[in-house]
Amino acid sequence: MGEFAGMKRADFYTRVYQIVQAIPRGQVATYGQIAWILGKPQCSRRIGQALYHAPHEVNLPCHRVVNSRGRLVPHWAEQKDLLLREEVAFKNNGCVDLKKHLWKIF
DNA sequence: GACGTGACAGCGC
DNA sequence: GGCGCTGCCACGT
Repeated sequence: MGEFAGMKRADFYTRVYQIVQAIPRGQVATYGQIAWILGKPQCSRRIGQALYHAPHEVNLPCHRVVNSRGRLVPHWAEQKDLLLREEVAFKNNGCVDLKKHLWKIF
């Protein structure tokens, strides 16, 4: 079974999903933020992989996850519509306005 | 098991 | 975070 840092892959994925579920409507979180909450700030790239493999049943608000510069997921045009529906503001370059919508956990 | 890949971050400019 | 480069680390081949 694949493991890293003592955490099984399935557990890692589950924890990622739980955190994403907690992102409030109208706000966005970065991959680095989620990785930091998990106690593994170096594993931001694993977050994207976990979301990519997320089962449809869990119904995650994964459109609220963006990269550190506010960029959206490549090849997923629908993401912007979902965010616009939550009144999330975008900049001229197509990036989310993190100043207004970044999830403030503390 | 080496090698390329990727829904990334941080740092420098 | 505007852009480019390097470091990361699990995955599939």
